[in-house]
Amino acid sequence: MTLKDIARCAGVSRGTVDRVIHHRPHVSNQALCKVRRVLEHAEWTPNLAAKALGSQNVYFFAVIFAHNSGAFTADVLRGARDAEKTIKAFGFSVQVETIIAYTAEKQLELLEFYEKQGVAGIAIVPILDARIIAKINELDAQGVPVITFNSDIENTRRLCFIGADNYKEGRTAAGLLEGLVSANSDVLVIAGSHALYCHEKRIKGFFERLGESKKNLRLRAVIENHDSDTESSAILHEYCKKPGPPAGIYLTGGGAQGLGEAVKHLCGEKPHIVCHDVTPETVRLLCENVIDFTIGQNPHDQGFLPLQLLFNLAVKDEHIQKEIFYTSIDIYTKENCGDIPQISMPEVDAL
Amino acid sequence: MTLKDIARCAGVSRGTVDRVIHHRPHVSNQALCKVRRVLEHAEWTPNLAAKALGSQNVYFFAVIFAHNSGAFTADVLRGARDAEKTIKAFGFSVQVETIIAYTAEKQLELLEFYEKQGVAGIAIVPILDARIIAKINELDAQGVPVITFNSDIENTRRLCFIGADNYKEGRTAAGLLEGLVSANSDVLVIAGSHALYCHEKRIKGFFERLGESKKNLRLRAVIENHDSDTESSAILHEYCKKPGPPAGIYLTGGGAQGLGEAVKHLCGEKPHIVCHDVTPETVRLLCENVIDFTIGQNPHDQGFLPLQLLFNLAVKDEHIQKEIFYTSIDIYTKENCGDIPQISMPEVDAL
DNA sequence: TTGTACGCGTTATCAT
DNA sequence: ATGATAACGCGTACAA
Repeated sequence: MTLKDIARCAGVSRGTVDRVIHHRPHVSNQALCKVRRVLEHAEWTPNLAAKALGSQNVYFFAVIFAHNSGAFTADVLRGARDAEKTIKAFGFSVQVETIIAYTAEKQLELLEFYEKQGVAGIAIVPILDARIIAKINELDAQGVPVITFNSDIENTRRLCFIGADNYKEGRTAAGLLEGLVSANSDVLVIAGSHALYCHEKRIKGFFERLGESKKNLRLRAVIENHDSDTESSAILHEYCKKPGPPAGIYLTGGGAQGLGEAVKHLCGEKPHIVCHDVTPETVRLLCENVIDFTIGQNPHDQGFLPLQLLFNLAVKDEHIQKEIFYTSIDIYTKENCGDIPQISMPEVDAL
Repeated sequence: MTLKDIARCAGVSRGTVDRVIHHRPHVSNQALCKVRRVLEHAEWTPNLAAKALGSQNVYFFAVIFAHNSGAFTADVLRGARDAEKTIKAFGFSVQVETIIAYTAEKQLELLEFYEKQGVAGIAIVPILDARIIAKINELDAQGVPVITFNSDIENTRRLCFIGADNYKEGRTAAGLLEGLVSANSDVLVIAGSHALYCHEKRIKGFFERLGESKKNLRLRAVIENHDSDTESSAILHEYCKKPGPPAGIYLTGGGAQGLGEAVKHLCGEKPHIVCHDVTPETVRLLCENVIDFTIGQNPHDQGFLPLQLLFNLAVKDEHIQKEIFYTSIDIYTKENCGDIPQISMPEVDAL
């Protein structure tokens, strides 16, 4: 089924069919009806190869997120690059901007910059700020689709969110710790920041799953470490003094390095530790038997899927069905953590 | 950079450039040199959109593997379908053939059938049989690339293998069990079949990792259950009588269902269990707290990557760099196993 | 041996 | 408002 076929069936020219399909003006009601009638019966999908070849236009998507030195950034980047390879044959490129100083001002500036450049879509880890929210809504209104990933702002006109199910992550962490510690022992939660919604959800999931355990585990405390190494170290020392170290520790955010070093110098029974994300630090601590598990949130997909969805929307008018796409919850131990950088999808390169 | 540009630079016609690039005959040494000189400086990559559009040829890849009712087949299929979506814009389709009676004869028959049909490449879970080996080598010699997945035959001319690192899987299983059981306890291995190379490697990895443990764990026995539910049930009963049930059980193959049911009816302390693959049975047993972990081998990628590599080779002349691509080792618990079917890549659809 | 012309399905432009 | 037509880059068939 090609435009030509449809034109023939409808008794009009290719140009008219093109106008109807792309909702362009200058079509008489009569012609519009004729073409629509044919379109209903004949399932037409655009030939993307021809589309890419015919239109000399080039489009680009922007990916905006915070730059941190961890492997997270690298994996998101790989995901974005993988996506770019599958879409660049169709005239689409991807601009990735990782910001060191991740402030709302800087982010706003970038959004406005890309808007002026005529960006075809944006994937962003949004900062919770009124101006950002307003800008996202404005972009959507102007026809620039925005997808959030990793961190969401629900009350915006972003098309969808792609990232981890924090609640489930918390439950997963609790399940892992449950298996490691003995009955009637107590566990400690070191939270990155109570201010962060995602950490709160992790804690909620952790807590609720703990309550379901038959091992009668007690949550000794939930302490904020502000993702800091020194703070987590101090917290450990503090909480080991009183009745002895906890049997398990759940670290919801950063500071694994500091916690790990402190645990290393502990005498006697060492607590079991579950933390998040695959970073050089957490991988090293896994290998040193200091932490037991780390939970990944599939950063590759977080970089890949938003672009894929934006592309499908832009080029195939394929609207996004779900508002939230949860990425997989990946459990890593000393044994399987080495695999991560290994197979980053040998380049789709469909282009 | 287009063929036209290169032709202009080299002072020849597009046709000649085409002949040089595709290593076709009827080119004078002089013209060949001129074109090659230009090609060295100008980095040319084919415009796949134009290539797909210009050539009316249609190609197809074949995927051949055993049909089992588990989720494995479904995930491989999804992977293959995802791959097909990214390549069908370029005139490539994918024929998937899952065989119920997976015999060498049947497989050979299929290979010959597809060969006659003019298949552009084959992804296969090969049966270890002299005729299959010979056929794979013959296909390669005739210019039909073959990639093995899930199960490999090393001494063949298959381009590469994509699948799990069984040894590392075994190590992962041992690491998981180590965390669950107490020191000085003993574990039991129920092996699918000693005849299967992959199970042997899993056992080797499991055993070696167990030896590295500081918990002084003993391997009580390695028993074959031929992937059978009834046998695994019988084995459990047998091994629970003597000095009491083992603290941990590693099931390398099938029969989780039977093992799980037997464990459920056990009185007193129940053994911890680690098994393989994500099937309706293992997921249910996870949720019922009967087994602790199951280890997945990323069947989606096993269906996806072979086709991606075949495509890149066929259409971009991009040769495969590695002989072995290990898929990720995915650890699932009750908490994160539900995610699996959820996000099967919202359709690349780059086509 | 070499060059040229046509066609693929679409977009965009230009007459009508 | 509509239809014809060039162009996109490549493969191929055919002419020179």
